[in-house]
Amino acid sequence: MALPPRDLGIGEVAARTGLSVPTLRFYETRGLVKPLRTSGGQRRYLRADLRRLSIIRVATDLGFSLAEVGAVLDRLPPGRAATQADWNRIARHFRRELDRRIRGMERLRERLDGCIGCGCLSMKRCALFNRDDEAAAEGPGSRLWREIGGDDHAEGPAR
Amino acid sequence: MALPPRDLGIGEVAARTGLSVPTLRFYETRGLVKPLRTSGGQRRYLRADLRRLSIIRVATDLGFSLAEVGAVLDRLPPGRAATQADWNRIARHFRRELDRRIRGMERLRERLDGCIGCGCLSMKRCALFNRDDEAAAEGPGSRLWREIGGDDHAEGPAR
DNA sequence: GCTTGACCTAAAGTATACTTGAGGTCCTAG
DNA sequence: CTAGGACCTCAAGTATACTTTAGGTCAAGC
Repeated sequence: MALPPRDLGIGEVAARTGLSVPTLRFYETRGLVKPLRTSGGQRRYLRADLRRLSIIRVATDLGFSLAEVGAVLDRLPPGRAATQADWNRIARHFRRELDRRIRGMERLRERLDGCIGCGCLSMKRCALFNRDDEAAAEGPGSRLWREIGGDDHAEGPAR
Repeated sequence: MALPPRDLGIGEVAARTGLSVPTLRFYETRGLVKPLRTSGGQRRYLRADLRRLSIIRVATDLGFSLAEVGAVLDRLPPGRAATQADWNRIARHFRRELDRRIRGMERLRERLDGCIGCGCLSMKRCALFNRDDEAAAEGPGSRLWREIGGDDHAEGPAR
């Protein structure tokens, strides 16, 4: 049996990562992967790119934006190959972020609980109605994450 | 002191809900609110619309799409005015959905835990790498929710 | 009755994250 | 050496959720 090839074509990578071929090309335009090229201009992905792409897939599935994922991956050591410890650090990063977001959702859920059967949903008292104290901050990412992930930012100018 | 007015202009509604004026108009194009009009064509919102809009704001902040929120609000009784029980039913609906989503995120977090310090992130064994068994389903909503909210759908054709 | 701020519509722009299409090139097997 | 599938680029399209712009109208106060 032959040794696994050193690098892979884009179709092979798509099959292995579950990402579509156009998506892989799109990720390259975003600077998330930088495959080599053959003399004819075709992409050749290293095996380490599979790891990178799997991280991207999982993290985006978790709700992280490509910009966020890219920023984390950019902190991988540029000179040497990434080690197990490097990948684990990245996994832990997303794990911590996920914790924050789950906590944020739980906080909002509690507020929602306070509005069930409490006779509220009246403009004056309801925690959901009067939430200017806990409003969205500006910045990248989905409104959901800006809202529940943050640590109680100040109110932004426009919404 | 005067009684509160029966209906409100769009600027007043914007100020009270924290939504921008263009957003309120946009929501109307989406059928989420149906304000009355003056003879001159200006919008007049009923006080019940404030409740409706606050629900919309909270639910979208929680990560629900406008389509989802609209579908829930459309189930309010059409003939009579909505009661406290109606609003509570809606709050409970979102509460249940939120529960599902938190559980989904926790599931993925556990998988992530399994990949920290376990020597994996190797292509063959890692639960994050080989997740075809638990892949995204088609349908509306963000990829996050399709991914973590669902109850283990089958793999869709393309991603 | 006139000013002026609040309001109106319609269309275009923004951002994220892709997909789809058109038209052409690469490269490997027969 | 040639067929054909895999690959290439670039541009445009899709979907969500809005914001911004342009050009005009309404209505309340003086």
